[in-house]
Amino acid sequence: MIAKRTAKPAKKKGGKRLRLTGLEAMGQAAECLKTLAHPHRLRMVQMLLQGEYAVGELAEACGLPSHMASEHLRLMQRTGLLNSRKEGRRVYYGVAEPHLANIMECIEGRFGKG
Amino acid sequence: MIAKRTAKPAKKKGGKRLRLTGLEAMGQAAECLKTLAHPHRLRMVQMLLQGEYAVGELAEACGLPSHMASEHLRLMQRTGLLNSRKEGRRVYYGVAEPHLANIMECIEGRFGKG
DNA sequence: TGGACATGTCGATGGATTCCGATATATTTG
DNA sequence: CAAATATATCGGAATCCATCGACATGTCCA
Repeated sequence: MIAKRTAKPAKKKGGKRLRLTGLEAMGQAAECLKTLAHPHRLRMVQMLLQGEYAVGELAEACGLPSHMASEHLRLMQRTGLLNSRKEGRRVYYGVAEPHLANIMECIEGRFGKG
Repeated sequence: MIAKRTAKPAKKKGGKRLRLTGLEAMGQAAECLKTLAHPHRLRMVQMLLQGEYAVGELAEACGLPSHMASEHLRLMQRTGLLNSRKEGRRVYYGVAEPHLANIMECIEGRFGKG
């Protein structure tokens, strides 16, 4: 039932050398993904890719108390994904990292949208 | 110094309706991203997108004891990202989720490769 | 000035993750 | 069979994260 040992896994061992991203850069990438890896934060990013929104609007769209939306947004701002602009007593958030659009496209391609 | 309140944030409020992925699907997407969001797991996936590898090979490329590589791989297999094939006393892992290629392209586009 | 509103911050809590040593299972080889 | 190799599993320690209530800050308006 077990395949013959001589059936080599595929290529390599004499094939082309691997092009690997350094572990340090992978660490940054992991940080970025970890920041995104939360249902409410994903929804906020999806909304913000279509325009600016205030904390309260994002909170309502996620079914969250606004002080928790504020924490998620602040986290994403600290890691450089978002930026913010104050206007009266409201704070409008927007997308600061252009690559978020690509990643969200991948996610929508796999998990569907609206 | 504060912008006038009447400067509306951009569009919406009468603009086109938002197309949002459901929170449930966002939960699945978040699970997937959380599984990826680790430097060693990212490197393993990057390697596996270029061919099959055994646990020990992946462990060495990450500078890990092989029993820890095994745990990372099993986690990714449980969430459907990878599959495995046993050959003698070795276990070769491979990519089960085709969309991983897209996501890794995004990551390489942002954080570089090789 | 005082009250309502929007956002941000703090501290505690419970639960999940990561890493590790020790050990277990399976397979090949002598 | 015994030893060596490759992988997997278990239990614990340390750390991190999400959530929450309570409160603080800043802004608008009557």
